[in-house]
Amino acid sequence: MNKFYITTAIPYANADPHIGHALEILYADIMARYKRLIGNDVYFLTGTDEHGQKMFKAAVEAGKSVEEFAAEKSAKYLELADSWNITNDDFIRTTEDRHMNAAQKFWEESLKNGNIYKKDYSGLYCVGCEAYKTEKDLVDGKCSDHGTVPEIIKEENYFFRLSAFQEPLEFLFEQNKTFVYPQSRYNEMHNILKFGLEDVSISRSKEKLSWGVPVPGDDSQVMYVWFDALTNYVTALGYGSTENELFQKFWPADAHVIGKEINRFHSLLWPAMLMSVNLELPKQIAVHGWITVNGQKMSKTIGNVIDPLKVIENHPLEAVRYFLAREIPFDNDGDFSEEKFKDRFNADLANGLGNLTNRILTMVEKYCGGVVPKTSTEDGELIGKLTDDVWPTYLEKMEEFDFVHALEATWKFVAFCDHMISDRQPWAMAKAGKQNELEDLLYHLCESLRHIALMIWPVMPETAEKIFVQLGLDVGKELGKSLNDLRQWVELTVGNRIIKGDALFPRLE
RNA sequence: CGCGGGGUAGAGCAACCCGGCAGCUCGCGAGGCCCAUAACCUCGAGGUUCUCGGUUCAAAUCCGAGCCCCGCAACCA
Repeated sequence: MNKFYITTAIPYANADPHIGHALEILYADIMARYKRLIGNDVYFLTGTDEHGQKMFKAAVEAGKSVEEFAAEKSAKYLELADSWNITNDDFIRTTEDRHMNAAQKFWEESLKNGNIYKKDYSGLYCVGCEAYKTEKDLVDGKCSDHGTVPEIIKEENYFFRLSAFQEPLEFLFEQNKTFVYPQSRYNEMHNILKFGLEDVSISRSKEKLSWGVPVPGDDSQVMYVWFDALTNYVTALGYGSTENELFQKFWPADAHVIGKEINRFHSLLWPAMLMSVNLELPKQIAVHGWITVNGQKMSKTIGNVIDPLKVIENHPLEAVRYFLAREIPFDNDGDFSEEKFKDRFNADLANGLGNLTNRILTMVEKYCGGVVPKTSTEDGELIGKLTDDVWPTYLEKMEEFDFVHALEATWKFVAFCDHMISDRQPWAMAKAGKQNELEDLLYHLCESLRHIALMIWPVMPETAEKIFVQLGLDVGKELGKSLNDLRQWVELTVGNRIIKGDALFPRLE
Protein backbone atom coordinates (compact mmCIF):
# COMPACT_ATOMS: atom_id res chain seq x y z
CA MET A 1 0.00 0.00 0.00
CA ASN A 2 1.37 3.38 -0.98
CA LYS A 3 1.76 5.96 1.74
CA PHE A 4 0.75 9.55 1.13
CA TYR A 5 1.75 12.36 3.47
CA ILE A 6 0.00 15.66 2.85
CA THR A 7 0.17 18.91 4.79
CA THR A 8 -1.32 22.38 4.73
CA ALA A 9 0.73 25.40 5.65
CA ILE A 10 0.24 26.19 9.30
CA PRO A 11 -1.65 29.50 9.40
CA TYR A 12 -0.16 32.32 11.42
CA ALA A 13 -2.45 32.50 14.43
CA ASN A 14 -2.42 36.25 14.95
CA ALA A 15 -5.95 36.64 13.58
CA ASP A 16 -9.13 34.65 13.10
CA PRO A 17 -9.47 32.23 10.20
CA HIS A 18 -11.01 33.48 7.00
CA ILE A 19 -12.41 31.65 3.98
CA GLY A 20 -8.96 31.43 2.38
CA HIS A 21 -7.69 29.28 5.23
CA ALA A 22 -10.74 27.10 4.76
CA LEU A 23 -9.99 26.79 1.04
CA GLU A 24 -6.49 25.52 1.65
CA ILE A 25 -7.43 22.96 4.24
CA LEU A 26 -10.34 21.89 2.03
CA TYR A 27 -8.07 21.34 -0.96
CA ALA A 28 -5.80 19.21 1.20
CA ASP A 29 -8.79 17.33 2.61
CA ILE A 30 -10.16 16.53 -0.83
CA MET A 31 -6.79 15.20 -1.91
CA ALA A 32 -6.42 13.21 1.32
CA ARG A 33 -9.87 11.67 0.93
CA TYR A 34 -9.22 10.94 -2.72
CA LYS A 35 -5.95 9.19 -1.92
CA ARG A 36 -7.67 7.11 0.74
CA LEU A 37 -10.37 6.23 -1.75
CA ILE A 38 -7.84 4.91 -4.23
CA GLY A 39 -6.26 2.87 -1.46
CA ASN A 40 -3.32 4.88 -0.16
CA ASP A 41 -2.26 4.98 3.47
CA VAL A 42 -2.73 8.69 4.11
CA TYR A 43 -1.37 10.96 6.83
CA PHE A 44 -2.76 14.47 6.82
CA LEU A 45 -1.29 17.26 8.94
CA THR A 46 -2.39 20.79 9.71
CA GLY A 47 -1.84 23.15 12.64
CA THR A 48 -0.92 26.68 13.64
CA ASP A 49 2.22 28.83 13.59
CA GLU A 50 2.35 30.82 16.81
CA HIS A 51 5.73 32.44 17.30
CA GLY A 52 7.27 35.73 16.27
CA GLN A 53 6.93 39.41 16.57
CA LYS A 54 3.53 39.88 15.01
CA MET A 55 2.04 37.26 17.27
CA PHE A 56 3.46 39.01 20.31
CA LYS A 57 2.17 42.35 19.14
CA ALA A 58 -1.31 41.04 18.45
CA ALA A 59 -1.48 39.56 21.93
CA VAL A 60 -0.45 42.83 23.53
CA GLU A 61 -3.07 44.66 21.53
CA ALA A 62 -5.69 42.18 22.65
CA GLY A 63 -4.58 42.74 26.23
CA LYS A 64 -3.71 39.11 26.77
CA SER A 65 -0.70 37.00 27.57
CA VAL A 66 0.81 35.55 24.42
CA GLU A 67 0.23 32.03 25.64
CA GLU A 68 -3.44 32.68 26.25
CA PHE A 69 -3.88 34.58 23.00
CA ALA A 70 -2.16 31.89 20.96
CA ALA A 71 -4.22 29.14 22.55
CA GLU A 72 -7.42 31.02 21.79
CA LYS A 73 -6.61 31.67 18.16
CA SER A 74 -5.24 28.20 17.58
CA ALA A 75 -8.49 26.74 18.93
CA LYS A 76 -10.38 28.58 16.21
CA TYR A 77 -8.34 26.92 13.48
CA LEU A 78 -8.97 23.59 15.10
CA GLU A 79 -12.67 24.40 15.20
CA LEU A 80 -12.53 25.30 11.52
CA ALA A 81 -11.08 21.89 10.68
CA ASP A 82 -13.70 20.10 12.76
CA SER A 83 -16.67 22.04 11.48
CA TRP A 84 -15.64 21.72 7.85
CA ASN A 85 -15.44 17.95 8.18
CA ILE A 86 -11.69 17.90 7.58
CA THR A 87 -10.00 14.54 8.05
CA ASN A 88 -6.65 15.67 9.39
CA ASP A 89 -4.77 13.07 11.44
CA ASP A 90 -2.93 15.57 13.59
CA PHE A 91 -2.97 19.25 14.45
CA ILE A 92 0.38 20.70 15.46
CA ARG A 93 0.98 23.93 17.35
CA THR A 94 4.47 25.38 17.14
CA THR A 95 4.29 26.28 20.81
CA GLU A 96 4.03 22.63 21.82
CA ASP A 97 7.06 21.03 23.47
CA ARG A 98 7.20 18.25 20.92
CA HIS A 99 7.66 20.83 18.21
CA MET A 100 10.05 23.16 20.03
CA ASN A 101 12.35 20.34 21.12
CA ALA A 102 12.46 18.89 17.64
CA ALA A 103 12.96 22.30 16.01
CA GLN A 104 16.01 22.71 18.23
CA LYS A 105 17.27 19.28 17.19
CA PHE A 106 16.88 20.36 13.60
CA TRP A 107 18.88 23.52 14.28
CA GLU A 108 21.64 21.63 16.07
CA GLU A 109 21.92 19.18 13.22
CA SER A 110 22.16 21.93 10.65
CA LEU A 111 24.72 23.76 12.82
CA LYS A 112 26.75 20.59 13.22
CA ASN A 113 26.87 20.24 9.44
CA GLY A 114 28.28 23.73 9.17
CA ASN A 115 25.22 25.36 7.65
CA ILE A 116 24.55 27.87 10.40
CA TYR A 117 26.99 30.58 11.37
CA LYS A 118 27.10 33.80 13.36
CA LYS A 119 27.51 37.14 11.69
CA ASP A 120 27.16 40.81 12.46
CA TYR A 121 24.14 42.17 10.77
CA SER A 122 23.58 45.83 10.41
CA GLY A 123 20.45 47.30 9.03
CA LEU A 124 17.99 50.14 9.11
CA TYR A 125 15.72 49.47 12.03
CA CYS A 126 12.42 51.28 12.45
CA VAL A 127 11.41 51.31 16.09
CA GLY A 128 7.80 52.00 15.19
CA CYS A 129 7.55 48.96 12.96
CA GLU A 130 9.90 46.94 15.14
CA ALA A 131 11.39 45.67 11.94
CA TYR A 132 14.35 46.08 9.63
CA LYS A 133 13.78 48.08 6.49
CA THR A 134 15.52 48.00 3.17
CA GLU A 135 16.33 51.11 1.14
CA LYS A 136 13.39 50.30 -1.09
CA ASP A 137 10.93 50.42 1.80
CA LEU A 138 11.86 54.01 2.59
CA VAL A 139 10.39 57.20 1.25
CA ASP A 140 12.90 60.07 1.33
CA GLY A 141 14.94 58.03 3.75
CA LYS A 142 12.03 57.74 6.14
CA CYS A 143 9.75 54.91 7.12
CA SER A 144 6.58 55.21 5.07
CA ASP A 145 4.40 54.15 7.97
CA HIS A 146 5.94 56.25 10.72
CA GLY A 147 7.66 59.10 8.93
CA THR A 148 10.75 58.63 11.05
CA VAL A 149 14.33 58.05 10.00
CA PRO A 150 15.27 54.49 10.90
CA GLU A 151 18.26 53.84 13.14
CA ILE A 152 21.24 51.92 11.93
CA ILE A 153 21.48 48.99 14.25
CA LYS A 154 24.17 46.39 14.46
CA GLU A 155 23.28 43.03 15.83
CA GLU A 156 24.86 39.62 15.92
CA ASN A 157 22.55 37.04 14.34
CA TYR A 158 22.72 33.48 13.17
CA PHE A 159 22.63 32.98 9.44
CA PHE A 160 21.61 29.99 7.37
CA ARG A 161 23.98 29.16 4.54
CA LEU A 162 21.27 29.24 1.87
CA SER A 163 23.79 30.20 -0.79
CA ALA A 164 25.56 26.89 -0.31
CA PHE A 165 22.49 25.12 -1.67
CA GLN A 166 22.29 27.10 -4.88
CA GLU A 167 23.57 24.25 -7.01
CA PRO A 168 21.68 21.42 -5.32
CA LEU A 169 18.50 23.45 -5.68
CA GLU A 170 19.18 24.10 -9.33
CA PHE A 171 19.72 20.39 -9.77
CA LEU A 172 16.44 19.71 -7.97
CA PHE A 173 14.56 22.07 -10.26
CA GLU A 174 16.16 20.54 -13.33
CA GLN A 175 15.43 17.01 -12.19
CA ASN A 176 11.89 17.53 -11.02
CA LYS A 177 9.88 19.83 -13.24
CA THR A 178 6.79 19.34 -11.12
CA PHE A 179 8.53 19.96 -7.81
CA VAL A 180 6.57 23.17 -7.66
CA TYR A 181 3.07 22.93 -9.12
CA PRO A 182 1.54 24.53 -11.15
CA GLN A 183 4.04 25.37 -13.86
CA SER A 184 3.68 29.14 -13.46
CA ARG A 185 4.72 28.90 -9.81
CA TYR A 186 7.59 26.62 -10.71
CA ASN A 187 8.80 29.20 -13.22
CA GLU A 188 8.61 31.97 -10.68
CA MET A 189 10.80 30.08 -8.26
CA HIS A 190 13.16 28.88 -10.93
CA ASN A 191 13.65 32.46 -11.95
CA ILE A 192 14.43 33.64 -8.46
CA LEU A 193 16.86 30.78 -8.18
CA LYS A 194 18.67 31.86 -11.35
CA PHE A 195 19.35 35.26 -9.81
CA GLY A 196 21.21 33.60 -6.98
CA LEU A 197 20.42 33.04 -3.34
CA GLU A 198 21.91 34.84 -0.40
CA ASP A 199 22.32 33.60 3.14
CA VAL A 200 19.42 34.49 5.40
CA SER A 201 19.24 35.62 8.98
CA ILE A 202 17.46 32.97 11.03
CA SER A 203 17.55 34.39 14.54
CA ARG A 204 16.55 37.48 16.47
CA SER A 205 17.97 38.86 19.67
CA LYS A 206 15.93 37.96 22.69
CA GLU A 207 15.95 41.57 23.89
CA LYS A 208 13.88 42.60 20.91
CA LEU A 209 11.74 39.54 20.84
CA SER A 210 11.48 36.79 23.39
CA TRP A 211 8.52 34.95 21.85
CA GLY A 212 10.16 32.20 19.90
CA VAL A 213 12.01 28.93 20.04
CA PRO A 214 15.28 29.51 21.92
CA VAL A 215 18.40 28.99 19.86
CA PRO A 216 20.13 25.94 21.34
CA GLY A 217 23.19 26.92 23.35
CA ASP A 218 22.65 30.66 23.06
CA ASP A 219 20.38 32.37 25.58
CA SER A 220 20.53 35.67 23.77
CA GLN A 221 18.73 34.54 20.62
CA VAL A 222 15.48 32.99 19.44
CA MET A 223 14.77 31.45 16.05
CA TYR A 224 13.28 33.44 13.22
CA VAL A 225 9.65 32.30 12.84
CA TRP A 226 10.05 30.78 9.42
CA PHE A 227 12.94 28.57 10.42
CA ASP A 228 10.89 27.36 13.35
CA ALA A 229 7.59 27.04 11.49
CA LEU A 230 8.79 25.11 8.45
CA THR A 231 10.13 22.32 10.59
CA ASN A 232 6.60 21.50 11.74
CA TYR A 233 6.27 19.14 8.80
CA VAL A 234 8.86 16.85 10.33
CA THR A 235 8.47 17.63 14.01
CA ALA A 236 4.81 16.59 13.93
CA LEU A 237 5.90 13.14 12.77
CA GLY A 238 8.33 12.77 15.63
CA TYR A 239 11.56 13.89 13.99
CA GLY A 240 14.32 14.16 16.56
CA SER A 241 12.47 12.16 19.17
CA THR A 242 12.65 8.50 20.11
CA GLU A 243 9.06 8.00 19.08
CA ASN A 244 9.51 8.52 15.40
CA GLU A 245 7.61 5.65 13.76
CA LEU A 246 5.43 8.12 11.89
CA PHE A 247 8.48 9.94 10.66
CA GLN A 248 10.07 6.70 9.48
CA LYS A 249 6.90 5.71 7.73
CA PHE A 250 5.65 8.92 6.16
CA TRP A 251 8.59 11.25 5.50
CA PRO A 252 9.19 12.65 2.87
CA ALA A 253 5.95 14.54 2.37
CA ASP A 254 4.16 13.80 -0.88
CA ALA A 255 2.54 17.23 -1.03
CA HIS A 256 2.82 20.48 0.88
CA VAL A 257 -0.31 22.44 0.01
CA ILE A 258 0.38 26.16 0.38
CA GLY A 259 -0.76 29.60 -0.73
CA LYS A 260 1.10 31.50 -3.41
CA GLU A 261 2.44 34.12 -1.00
CA ILE A 262 4.66 31.69 0.85
CA ASN A 263 5.98 29.85 -2.15
CA ARG A 264 9.57 31.03 -1.70
CA PHE A 265 9.82 29.69 1.79
CA HIS A 266 8.55 26.29 0.79
CA SER A 267 10.15 25.88 -2.60
CA LEU A 268 13.60 27.29 -1.86
CA LEU A 269 14.31 27.74 1.83
CA TRP A 270 12.66 24.56 3.07
CA PRO A 271 14.37 22.17 0.65
CA ALA A 272 17.69 23.84 1.49
CA MET A 273 16.99 23.41 5.19
CA LEU A 274 16.24 19.74 4.64
CA MET A 275 19.41 19.27 2.64
CA SER A 276 21.34 20.93 5.42
CA VAL A 277 20.33 18.12 7.77
CA ASN A 278 20.45 15.38 5.13
CA LEU A 279 16.75 14.65 5.04
CA GLU A 280 14.78 13.66 1.97
CA LEU A 281 12.89 16.39 0.14
CA PRO A 282 9.13 16.66 -0.27
CA LYS A 283 7.84 15.35 -3.58
CA GLN A 284 5.81 18.39 -4.42
CA ILE A 285 4.94 21.90 -3.34
CA ALA A 286 1.36 22.45 -4.50
CA VAL A 287 0.63 26.16 -4.70
CA HIS A 288 -2.95 27.38 -4.79
CA GLY A 289 -4.41 30.83 -5.52
CA TRP A 290 -6.60 33.16 -3.56
CA ILE A 291 -10.29 33.73 -3.16
CA THR A 292 -11.61 37.10 -4.16
CA VAL A 293 -15.00 38.22 -2.94
CA ASN A 294 -17.32 39.78 -5.49
CA GLY A 295 -14.25 40.26 -7.63
CA GLN A 296 -12.32 42.13 -4.98
CA LYS A 297 -9.34 41.09 -2.94
CA MET A 298 -10.37 40.22 0.58
CA SER A 299 -9.18 42.81 3.04
CA LYS A 300 -10.00 44.12 6.45
CA THR A 301 -10.19 47.69 5.23
CA ILE A 302 -12.75 46.88 2.55
CA GLY A 303 -14.53 44.84 5.18
CA ASN A 304 -15.31 41.91 2.90
CA VAL A 305 -13.53 39.21 4.84
CA ILE A 306 -15.60 36.05 4.94
CA ASP A 307 -15.75 34.02 8.11
CA PRO A 308 -15.71 30.32 7.19
CA LEU A 309 -17.74 29.40 10.26
CA LYS A 310 -20.46 31.88 9.29
CA VAL A 311 -20.59 30.58 5.73
CA ILE A 312 -21.52 27.11 6.85
CA GLU A 313 -24.12 28.47 9.23
CA ASN A 314 -25.82 30.07 6.23
CA HIS A 315 -25.27 27.28 3.70
CA PRO A 316 -24.97 23.50 3.83
CA LEU A 317 -21.34 22.52 4.36
CA GLU A 318 -21.42 19.97 1.56
CA ALA A 319 -22.59 22.58 -0.91
CA VAL A 320 -19.91 25.04 0.19
CA ARG A 321 -17.25 22.38 -0.21
CA TYR A 322 -18.58 21.63 -3.68
CA PHE A 323 -18.75 25.27 -4.67
CA LEU A 324 -15.16 26.00 -3.70
CA ALA A 325 -13.79 22.85 -5.33
CA ARG A 326 -15.79 23.42 -8.52
CA GLU A 327 -15.44 27.16 -8.82
CA ILE A 328 -12.03 28.18 -7.46
CA PRO A 329 -9.32 26.74 -9.71
CA PHE A 330 -6.40 25.43 -7.69
CA ASP A 331 -3.80 27.08 -9.89
CA ASN A 332 -5.42 30.50 -10.04
CA ASP A 333 -7.49 32.99 -8.12
CA GLY A 334 -11.23 32.49 -8.05
CA ASP A 335 -14.23 34.45 -6.95
CA PHE A 336 -16.79 33.83 -4.26
CA SER A 337 -20.14 35.58 -4.18
CA GLU A 338 -23.56 34.69 -2.87
CA GLU A 339 -24.95 34.97 -6.36
CA LYS A 340 -22.40 32.60 -7.85
CA PHE A 341 -23.01 30.22 -4.99
CA LYS A 342 -26.72 30.17 -5.64
CA ASP A 343 -26.30 29.71 -9.38
CA ARG A 344 -23.91 26.84 -8.92
CA PHE A 345 -26.05 25.28 -6.24
CA ASN A 346 -29.21 25.29 -8.30
CA ALA A 347 -27.63 24.29 -11.58
CA ASP A 348 -25.32 21.51 -10.41
CA LEU A 349 -26.65 20.27 -7.11
CA ALA A 350 -30.41 20.79 -7.20
CA ASN A 351 -31.21 20.50 -10.93
CA GLY A 352 -28.27 18.24 -11.71
CA LEU A 353 -27.25 15.65 -9.17
CA GLY A 354 -30.20 15.98 -6.79
CA ASN A 355 -32.84 15.82 -9.46
CA LEU A 356 -31.17 12.96 -11.31
CA THR A 357 -30.99 10.91 -8.13
CA ASN A 358 -34.60 11.64 -7.38
CA ARG A 359 -35.92 10.79 -10.81
CA ILE A 360 -34.02 7.51 -11.05
CA LEU A 361 -35.10 6.35 -7.62
CA THR A 362 -38.69 7.37 -8.21
CA MET A 363 -38.76 5.27 -11.36
CA VAL A 364 -37.31 2.30 -9.51
CA GLU A 365 -40.12 2.71 -6.99
CA LYS A 366 -42.81 3.15 -9.57
CA TYR A 367 -41.79 0.62 -12.15
CA CYS A 368 -39.80 -1.97 -10.19
CA GLY A 369 -41.49 -2.08 -6.80
CA GLY A 370 -38.61 -0.24 -5.10
CA VAL A 371 -36.10 -2.98 -5.80
CA VAL A 372 -33.00 -2.51 -7.94
CA PRO A 373 -33.77 -4.61 -11.01
CA LYS A 374 -31.41 -7.09 -12.58
CA THR A 375 -29.87 -6.61 -15.93
CA SER A 376 -30.38 -8.86 -18.88
CA THR A 377 -28.16 -7.09 -21.39
CA GLU A 378 -25.14 -4.88 -21.18
CA ASP A 379 -25.77 -1.24 -21.80
CA GLY A 380 -22.69 -0.34 -23.75
CA GLU A 381 -23.42 3.35 -23.86
CA LEU A 382 -23.31 4.13 -20.15
CA ILE A 383 -20.56 1.65 -19.38
CA GLY A 384 -18.49 2.82 -22.30
CA LYS A 385 -18.84 6.46 -21.37
CA LEU A 386 -17.76 5.81 -17.82
CA THR A 387 -14.83 3.51 -18.43
CA ASP A 388 -13.45 5.15 -21.56
CA ASP A 389 -14.05 8.78 -20.80
CA VAL A 390 -15.31 9.83 -17.39
CA TRP A 391 -13.17 7.77 -15.05
CA PRO A 392 -9.86 8.34 -16.87
CA THR A 393 -10.44 12.09 -16.96
CA TYR A 394 -11.59 12.17 -13.37
CA LEU A 395 -8.56 10.25 -12.08
CA GLU A 396 -6.10 12.28 -14.12
CA LYS A 397 -7.49 15.60 -12.95
CA MET A 398 -7.78 14.59 -9.31
CA GLU A 399 -4.10 13.64 -9.24
CA GLU A 400 -3.24 17.18 -10.36
CA PHE A 401 -5.37 18.95 -7.77
CA ASP A 402 -7.55 19.98 -10.71
CA PHE A 403 -10.81 19.47 -8.88
CA VAL A 404 -12.59 21.90 -11.18
CA HIS A 405 -12.14 19.63 -14.18
CA ALA A 406 -12.50 16.37 -12.27
CA LEU A 407 -15.92 17.57 -11.14
CA GLU A 408 -16.69 18.94 -14.56
CA ALA A 409 -16.12 15.48 -16.01
CA THR A 410 -18.41 13.99 -13.37
CA TRP A 411 -21.16 16.51 -14.10
CA LYS A 412 -20.90 15.94 -17.82
CA PHE A 413 -21.80 12.39 -17.00
CA VAL A 414 -24.74 13.55 -14.89
CA ALA A 415 -25.98 15.42 -17.96
CA PHE A 416 -25.31 12.34 -20.07
CA CYS A 417 -27.60 10.30 -17.81
CA ASP A 418 -30.32 12.96 -17.99
CA HIS A 419 -30.02 12.98 -21.73
CA MET A 420 -30.27 9.21 -21.87
CA ILE A 421 -33.46 9.19 -19.83
CA SER A 422 -35.08 11.74 -22.15
CA ASP A 423 -33.91 9.78 -25.12
CA ARG A 424 -35.03 6.31 -24.02
CA GLN A 425 -38.24 7.43 -22.30
CA PRO A 426 -38.60 4.73 -19.65
CA TRP A 427 -42.16 5.93 -18.90
CA ALA A 428 -43.11 5.03 -22.44
CA MET A 429 -41.54 1.59 -22.00
CA ALA A 430 -43.70 1.10 -18.93
CA LYS A 431 -46.82 1.99 -20.84
CA ALA A 432 -45.87 -0.27 -23.70
CA GLY A 433 -45.23 -3.13 -21.29
CA LYS A 434 -41.57 -3.45 -22.25
CA GLN A 435 -40.61 -4.49 -18.73
CA ASN A 436 -37.28 -6.17 -19.57
CA GLU A 437 -36.02 -3.19 -21.49
CA LEU A 438 -37.18 -0.86 -18.72
CA GLU A 439 -35.50 -2.83 -15.95
CA ASP A 440 -32.32 -3.05 -17.92
CA LEU A 441 -32.16 0.71 -18.32
CA LEU A 442 -32.99 1.42 -14.69
CA TYR A 443 -30.39 -1.03 -13.51
CA HIS A 444 -27.75 0.78 -15.50
CA LEU A 445 -28.91 4.14 -14.25
CA CYS A 446 -28.71 2.99 -10.63
CA GLU A 447 -25.25 1.71 -11.30
CA SER A 448 -24.29 5.02 -12.92
CA LEU A 449 -25.51 6.81 -9.83
CA ARG A 450 -23.25 4.65 -7.70
CA HIS A 451 -20.28 5.63 -9.84
CA ILE A 452 -21.18 9.29 -9.54
CA ALA A 453 -21.36 8.93 -5.76
CA LEU A 454 -17.84 7.48 -5.76
CA MET A 455 -16.51 10.39 -7.75
CA ILE A 456 -17.97 13.02 -5.47
CA TRP A 457 -16.87 11.18 -2.33
CA PRO A 458 -13.74 13.27 -1.66
CA VAL A 459 -15.64 16.52 -2.06
CA MET A 460 -19.07 15.72 -0.64
CA PRO A 461 -18.62 12.67 1.58
CA GLU A 462 -21.99 12.96 3.31
CA THR A 463 -23.91 13.30 0.06
CA ALA A 464 -22.05 10.36 -1.42
CA GLU A 465 -23.00 8.27 1.60
CA LYS A 466 -26.61 9.35 1.30
CA ILE A 467 -26.69 8.17 -2.30
CA PHE A 468 -25.17 4.83 -1.32
CA VAL A 469 -27.74 4.42 1.43
CA GLN A 470 -30.57 5.32 -0.93
CA LEU A 471 -29.35 2.66 -3.31
CA GLY A 472 -29.61 0.18 -0.47
CA LEU A 473 -25.86 -0.26 -0.09
CA ASP A 474 -23.94 -0.77 3.13
CA VAL A 475 -21.51 2.14 3.25
CA GLY A 476 -19.04 0.54 5.64
CA LYS A 477 -18.90 -2.63 3.62
CA GLU A 478 -18.51 -0.88 0.28
CA LEU A 479 -15.73 1.42 1.45
CA GLY A 480 -13.75 -1.58 2.60
CA LYS A 481 -13.23 -2.40 -1.05
CA SER A 482 -10.57 -0.90 -3.28
CA LEU A 483 -11.56 1.67 -5.83
CA ASN A 484 -10.61 -0.71 -8.60
CA ASP A 485 -13.21 -3.13 -7.30
CA LEU A 486 -15.70 -0.38 -6.70
CA ARG A 487 -15.22 0.88 -10.23
CA GLN A 488 -16.26 -2.45 -11.67
CA TRP A 489 -19.58 -2.47 -13.36
CA VAL A 490 -22.28 -4.86 -12.13
CA GLU A 491 -21.07 -4.35 -8.61
CA LEU A 492 -24.24 -2.82 -7.31
CA THR A 493 -26.14 -5.53 -5.51
CA VAL A 494 -29.09 -6.45 -7.64
CA GLY A 495 -32.24 -6.91 -5.65
CA ASN A 496 -31.42 -4.22 -3.08
CA ARG A 497 -34.42 -2.40 -1.73
CA ILE A 498 -33.86 1.30 -2.32
CA ILE A 499 -34.43 3.79 0.48
CA LYS A 500 -35.56 6.99 -1.13
CA GLY A 501 -34.96 9.98 1.12
CA ASP A 502 -35.71 13.67 0.98
CA ALA A 503 -34.33 15.75 -1.86
CA LEU A 504 -30.54 15.93 -1.56
CA PHE A 505 -30.42 19.62 -2.42
CA PRO A 506 -33.70 21.52 -2.40
CA ARG A 507 -33.59 24.40 -4.86
CA LEU A 508 -32.67 27.83 -3.55
CA GLU A 509 -35.00 30.60 -4.61
C1' C B 1 13.52 48.17 -19.96
C1' G B 2 13.26 43.18 -12.80
C1' C B 3 10.30 38.33 -13.77
C1' G B 4 5.61 36.22 -15.08
C1' G B 5 0.10 35.64 -16.28
C1' G B 6 -3.99 37.74 -18.78
C1' G B 7 -7.64 41.00 -21.95
C1' U B 8 -12.79 36.04 -26.58
C1' A B 9 -21.40 36.82 -26.28
C1' G B 10 -24.50 39.68 -19.86
C1' A B 11 -21.02 36.49 -16.28
C1' G B 12 -17.13 32.70 -15.91
C1' C B 13 -13.98 30.11 -19.15
C1' A B 14 -12.07 26.93 -23.90
C1' A B 15 -9.77 27.19 -28.66
C1' C B 16 -3.74 30.19 -29.36
C1' C B 17 1.96 26.11 -29.01
C1' C B 18 1.01 23.40 -34.63
C1' G B 19 -3.28 29.75 -38.74
C1' G B 20 -8.75 27.02 -41.91
C1' C B 21 -16.95 28.28 -40.64
C1' A B 22 -15.36 31.13 -32.78
C1' G B 23 -16.89 26.52 -28.69
C1' C B 24 -18.52 25.24 -23.38
C1' U B 25 -21.19 26.27 -18.61
C1' C B 26 -24.57 29.70 -16.23
C1' G B 27 -28.18 33.32 -17.38
C1' C B 28 -32.04 34.85 -21.34
C1' G B 29 -36.20 33.44 -25.29
C1' A B 30 -39.28 29.61 -27.76
C1' G B 31 -40.81 24.56 -28.19
C1' G B 32 -41.01 19.39 -26.29
C1' C B 33 -41.74 15.82 -22.43
C1' C B 34 -44.42 14.23 -18.05
C1' C B 35 -40.08 9.78 -14.57
C1' A B 36 -38.15 14.17 -11.61
C1' U B 37 -36.63 19.36 -7.02
C1' A B 38 -41.28 24.88 -12.31
C1' A B 39 -36.81 20.02 -12.74
C1' C B 40 -35.15 17.33 -17.66
C1' C B 41 -34.53 17.32 -23.34
C1' U B 42 -34.36 20.18 -28.12
C1' C B 43 -33.84 24.64 -30.80
C1' G B 44 -32.73 29.91 -30.80
C1' A B 45 -30.91 35.04 -29.72
C1' G B 46 -26.39 37.22 -28.25
C1' G B 47 -19.14 38.26 -30.31
C1' U B 48 -15.58 44.01 -35.12
C1' U B 49 -11.94 37.73 -30.20
C1' C B 50 -8.48 45.30 -26.14
C1' U B 51 -6.37 48.97 -30.15
C1' C B 52 -3.38 50.07 -34.49
C1' G B 53 -0.29 48.10 -38.24
C1' G B 54 2.21 43.80 -40.80
C1' U B 55 2.72 38.56 -42.93
C1' U B 56 -0.86 35.23 -45.56
C1' C B 57 -5.47 32.67 -50.28
C1' A B 58 -6.90 32.66 -44.98
C1' A B 59 -5.29 35.56 -38.32
C1' A B 60 -8.54 34.91 -31.84
C1' U B 61 -4.20 32.03 -33.42
C1' C B 62 2.07 34.21 -36.31
C1' C B 63 5.15 39.20 -36.19
C1' G B 64 5.68 44.59 -34.50
C1' A B 65 3.93 48.83 -31.60
C1' G B 66 0.62 50.56 -27.92
C1' C B 67 -3.32 50.58 -24.01
C1' C B 68 -5.44 48.19 -19.72
C1' C B 69 -5.86 44.49 -15.62
C1' C B 70 -3.37 41.01 -12.27
C1' G B 71 0.49 38.01 -9.71
C1' C B 72 5.61 37.51 -7.74
C1' A B 73 9.60 40.53 -6.08
C1' A B 74 8.33 42.22 0.36
C1' C B 75 6.40 37.95 7.72
C1' C B 76 -1.32 38.33 4.18
C1' A B 77 -4.24 31.26 2.77
